[in-house]
Amino acid sequence: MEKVRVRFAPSPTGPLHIGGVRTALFNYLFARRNGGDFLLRIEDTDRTRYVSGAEQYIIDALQWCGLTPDEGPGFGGNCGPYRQSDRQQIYRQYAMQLLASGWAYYAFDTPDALDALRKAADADRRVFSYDAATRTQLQNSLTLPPDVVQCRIDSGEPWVIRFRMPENTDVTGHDMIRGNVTFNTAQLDDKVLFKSDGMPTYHLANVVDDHLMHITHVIRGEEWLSSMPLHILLYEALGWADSRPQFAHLPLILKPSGQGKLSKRDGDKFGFPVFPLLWTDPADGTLSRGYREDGYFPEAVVNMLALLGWNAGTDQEIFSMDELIASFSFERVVKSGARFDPEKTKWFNHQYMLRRDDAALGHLLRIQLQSRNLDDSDARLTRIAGLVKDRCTFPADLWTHSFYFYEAPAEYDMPALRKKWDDNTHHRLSEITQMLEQPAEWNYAAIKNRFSDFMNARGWNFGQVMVPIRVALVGSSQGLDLFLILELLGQEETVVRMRRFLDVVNP
RNA sequence: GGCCCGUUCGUCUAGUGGUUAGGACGCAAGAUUUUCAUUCUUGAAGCAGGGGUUCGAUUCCCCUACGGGCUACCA
Repeated sequence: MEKVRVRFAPSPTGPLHIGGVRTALFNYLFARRNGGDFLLRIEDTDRTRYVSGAEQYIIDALQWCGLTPDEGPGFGGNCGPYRQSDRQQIYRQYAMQLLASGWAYYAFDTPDALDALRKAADADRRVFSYDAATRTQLQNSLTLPPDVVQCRIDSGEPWVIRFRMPENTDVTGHDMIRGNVTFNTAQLDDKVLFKSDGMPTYHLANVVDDHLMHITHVIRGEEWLSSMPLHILLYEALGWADSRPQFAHLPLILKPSGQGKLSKRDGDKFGFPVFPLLWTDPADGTLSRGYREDGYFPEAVVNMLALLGWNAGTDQEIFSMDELIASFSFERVVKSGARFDPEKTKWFNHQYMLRRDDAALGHLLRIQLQSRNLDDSDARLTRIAGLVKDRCTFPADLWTHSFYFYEAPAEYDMPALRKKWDDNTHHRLSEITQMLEQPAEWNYAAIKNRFSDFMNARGWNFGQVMVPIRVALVGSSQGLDLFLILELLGQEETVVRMRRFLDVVNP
């Protein structure tokens, strides 16, 4: 059995969006599931759309998600170079082979000329297609005498090489997700394989590279399904029909609102990131949010993406990468496109927050603290993070839910206070503060016991003072168990905050 | 327009020729809780429509509708 080899082949025209990440993920999972190789190939044959920094972004994004290529630019491998712009001569050679075998021909029609043809057809409510019906009337090596063709080439006139699509032939390809799909070549046009700038188009480069890199399975988005017959014919034309890879066309990720497939240009417009990492547009400096910078864990993003269009057939929702690898298969990939739910992505992040160990969360809390020029001991950080993680979705929430251990309240929630305030409250809090001030053991149980003894002795109800004390210490009616707050705040700080509150609120 | 792919709660999905059509997110209610949050329980919510085939179709077939993709010297 031949070793499974798959590739993720993005075009460096900008940041990778979340759909691209999912394509990479499914490639990776399939490779790992089958003990195969996962390659990264940069498809930069369109010089006009090249964006500097995009290639590095793609690599960074893959690494962040834990999808490290086995081969690729900067990753080694025996089938390089892995950047298509470095393989020009290879494509040229195969384009020539196709020419020689009659599967392709030179064409001299300029983009402007073709454009005019398209416009004319359009005005006629027809569609212009460079195909068997029209190529006989166009400027190409099929219509022009060989010496004229040679002469035009020699004179430096621009030319392209087009595929000579067979007439009226059914081409059936097998898709691992959809089964057999049949196309008739009458519907297909003579695609340009080699451009006038000396670069191949996607179709040629893709087929040549997949063959030369021994790719066994082509796993890509559904937008490529309609090119499958061309690619199949290309394998045949090149004499590689026997070693042609299998295809799997993944359902597309759709825009959450509106319609169409999600695209890079959607950027930030939906209020949640579509990119894995923050992206700065080199052209105009525009910033686009990234999942990483927004506080998502890569495991959560991977988990969310895996379940968008695939499921294990069980009720399990939380999957580690290893579990995904162990259960991945194309039989369980869904056929229809998916809109994704930003709320569920947050839920995944929360789940991963809960599963992080407290020390790691403590470290994340420390980062929050340090950005505010604060710090704390590992032990206390770990304890606090562990206590508040239940209510957090993002690392930044660790701060939101524990800030009061580090900063005294800047203001008090008066509406909340008023609901629990009566003429005796100030007096009671004052007495309680005096009690708290006495030297005593300061831990949860001790404080709680002392407190209830004190309250019982006076016949006071805890409910009468709980909210005011909370407001005094935290600023509002929220937060952890009050005695935990007292314990963690420490005796001195507790008393300071109580005194200040009493001064300010009811002088 | 043409070709291709698709269609189960709002969203992601499971599922079967006979099921109370299951789960998750979100939403609602209740319980727990010294606050808030968590947690727990419960609930509302779905087989696009029409024809067949069949004793019986959500499931198989056809048509329609709707959604998506492609239709570049872009990938």
